[in-house]
Amino acid sequence: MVRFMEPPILELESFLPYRLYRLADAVSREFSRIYKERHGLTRPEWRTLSGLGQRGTMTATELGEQSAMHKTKVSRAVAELERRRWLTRTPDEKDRRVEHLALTKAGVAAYREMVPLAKAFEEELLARLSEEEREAVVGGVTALEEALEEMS
Amino acid sequence: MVRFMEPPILELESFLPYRLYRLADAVSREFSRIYKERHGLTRPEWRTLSGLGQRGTMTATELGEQSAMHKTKVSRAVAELERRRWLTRTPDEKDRRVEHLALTKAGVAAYREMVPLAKAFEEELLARLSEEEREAVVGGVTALEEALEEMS
DNA sequence: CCAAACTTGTTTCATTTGTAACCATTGAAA
DNA sequence: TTTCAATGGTTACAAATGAAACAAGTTTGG
Repeated sequence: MVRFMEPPILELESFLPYRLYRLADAVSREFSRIYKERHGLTRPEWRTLSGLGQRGTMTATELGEQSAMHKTKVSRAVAELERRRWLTRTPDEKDRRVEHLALTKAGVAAYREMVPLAKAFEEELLARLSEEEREAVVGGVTALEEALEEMS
Repeated sequence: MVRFMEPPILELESFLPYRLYRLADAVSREFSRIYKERHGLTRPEWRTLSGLGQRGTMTATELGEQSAMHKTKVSRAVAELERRRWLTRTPDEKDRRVEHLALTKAGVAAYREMVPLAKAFEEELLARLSEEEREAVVGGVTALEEALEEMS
């Protein structure tokens, strides 16, 4: 059977890692305007606020796991939110390396203010898609997450 | 009709901007190991190599447009590839602000070496998906790209 | 023709990031 | 116990990034 060599060309515009990164970067950049303009938050700070608002109390390690952040990012984001008095640390009774983090009233207030904005952003984006497209997005992302999980 | 308030909670793990970013970051990080380990390239340098390998000759501005990079990233990536003697600059005859960039033999060789690795990576990832899932991925990404375009 | 506005690409500076080293504490093994 | 590895979290340093200022060249409109 005769087979042809693939041309040694990669089309960057349709290369999945590139497309994904570009898309995520654009979406994230657009969304970040909301928490940046509103409160001058960085992305790690936003994720920290969001994680604690959702779960109530977490340790730094748990925060990192939930929001896929390196521990130095968590550390710095927590320090900044603490400086703003948006969160407090409570030492663990049994393990003195651990601190339990929780939002203060001011932190909760900021979180409550952000949630509808975040949801509105997501809805605005998804509203421009058909029902099938929305399903494709969610299904595709989920499938890729799993595939990547397997790979490494 | 009675309606309930939505709970003021955002589930980060299913929030689309977060999921997308996380996925793209993981994919990109995994893929970057290839060009990082192989040649010590950064992402902007890889994209520059890839763009020039694909198109042959481009200006810095065109490179930035094709690969969605800020012009300072392009500038620095080009400088580095030039330092490695992987590309050369040719001044434009008519507009002396412009330089036409092209890969040298060594640059082309590196590109040719990278292309199969990049394709293999993409295939390995997609091979873990069903045909429907692959269609969902491509369709979903395309739809989101368009939706985002509309939004801004 | 000339000044003002704009474009291409580089550089400077401040901020963000990741890696590695680090400190303090805990757990496990000898 | 004492020691040694592992863990939670911070810090120091170097590299990557983005914004803004910049130089050099080009275009436009009087």
